[in-house]
Amino acid sequence: MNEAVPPKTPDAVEPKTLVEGAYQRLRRDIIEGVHAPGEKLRVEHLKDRYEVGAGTLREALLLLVTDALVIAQGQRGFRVSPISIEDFEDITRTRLLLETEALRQSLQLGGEDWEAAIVAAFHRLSRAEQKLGDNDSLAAEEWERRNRAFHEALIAASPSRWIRHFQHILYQQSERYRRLSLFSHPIPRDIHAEHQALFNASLARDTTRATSILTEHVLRTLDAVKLLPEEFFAGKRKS
Amino acid sequence: MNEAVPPKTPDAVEPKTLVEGAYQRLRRDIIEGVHAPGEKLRVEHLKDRYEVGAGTLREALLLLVTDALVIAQGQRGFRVSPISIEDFEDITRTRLLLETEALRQSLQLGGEDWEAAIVAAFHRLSRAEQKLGDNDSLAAEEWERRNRAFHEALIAASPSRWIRHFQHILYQQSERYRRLSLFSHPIPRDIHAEHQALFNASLARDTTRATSILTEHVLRTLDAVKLLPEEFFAGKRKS
DNA sequence: TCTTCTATAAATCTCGAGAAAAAACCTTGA
DNA sequence: TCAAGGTTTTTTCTCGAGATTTATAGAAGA
Repeated sequence: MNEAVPPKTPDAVEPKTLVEGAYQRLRRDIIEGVHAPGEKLRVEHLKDRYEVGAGTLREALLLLVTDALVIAQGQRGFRVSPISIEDFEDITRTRLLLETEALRQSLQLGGEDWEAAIVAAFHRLSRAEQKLGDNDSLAAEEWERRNRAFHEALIAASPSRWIRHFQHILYQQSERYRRLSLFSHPIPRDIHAEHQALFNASLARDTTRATSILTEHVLRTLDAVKLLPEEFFAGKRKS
Repeated sequence: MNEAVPPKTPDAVEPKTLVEGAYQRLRRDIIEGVHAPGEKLRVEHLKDRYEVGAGTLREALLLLVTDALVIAQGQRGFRVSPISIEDFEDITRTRLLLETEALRQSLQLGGEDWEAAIVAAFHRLSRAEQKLGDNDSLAAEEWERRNRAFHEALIAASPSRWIRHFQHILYQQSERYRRLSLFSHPIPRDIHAEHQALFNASLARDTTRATSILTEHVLRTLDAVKLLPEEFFAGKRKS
């Protein structure tokens, strides 16, 4: 009935083509830091690692430009987007600007299906949080996935495809930084309690409280990353 | 000093490569409606028109996915993004959310260079507005360029690269619709007066007034497009 | 020692052809 | 007339090799 203009960003979608497959694996590797921020991405090297032809890999890299995870410079190849504290601050504040607005709309417009969806997403997230803490990277990965699902479910009832599209990109960006913040836990947090409060306020349709909890929640991660030593952001230029 | 993470979107940049050249020409053709919304973009056809190889054209199309002017469906090729009134409403409101925030920041942080830049941009825009009206498509094109330059100059002092990046995408999207609104002039506007007021309020650092004028200004175009007959948005599915 | 120029090496960009998939077409049967 | 199945045509996807450009290393000169 209503065709989407913003391109949908496939997540756990089965890749229909070699380009998409390489794109998904490359994206995961960049977010997980296998390819460090600022690192040069040489097609001739990577085509072996991802087992595709040179042209195919170039197309996958071009797709990553859409997510702003890779930057392309004409005649000078591709690079992993660099990271910095300033950038994360920008990402966080822009994301809040969009996500709080989307949340407001969701709380106002969300119907029964939306409610059921966030109840389910919150439940799944809670379960993942219980299994966390044993330094289990597999559990952490599952938590990351469900955390994203929870946040996206909260704003799913917003009618703005564009806000959701940009929010998706920014959330993806912030994943790279969140991974860093796991290296040290300078700020003790009860993340489950934060999510619980956000969940309660949302179901109660308390817009003011929900948005302020969300803001606190997201800014807390920003603070944690700010405390990291600057060496984490020393983007390598070569190789 | 501060590496950018959001990819810069080249404008009148000299293309360093065949891909970039085809990308720029394709983008212009889509915005100008040479390729209609929803239209299928067949590589074999287009490679002749733009005088590049098939692989090269595919890469150019992939770059347009970043601008959300083209959507790619695995194993089913490329399409011009469809348009609709709902989409333009979404674009406009999301753009206002970002652009008013950026304007607030600019008015607070902009220095002498920023002031000089908007004075210059406003002057150039005013000149272009004088030459307008004779149904001169060349003058209209120049006006479009300077209008964009003026709006971007206003928010140039915002420190948020991400807001500016998203604003750039949304502005580009809205160009397709603004072109439609030229077909009929249902609402009489004194666009120069609107720009003049926006310019004055900005120089006076009157945040409240500037943002409200900007909002009115942008919404007025939305209203104009809303009055167009629905046939304009009948996105063709074939060819 | 440092700069500048040159030669070598490496990487990117570009193209066309073959393989795979999707769409269009036609035939057959009810 | 319509639907289903199968065949042909079209289009997309994929790859590797050649042409350009950039980066690197070495030599010459001050």
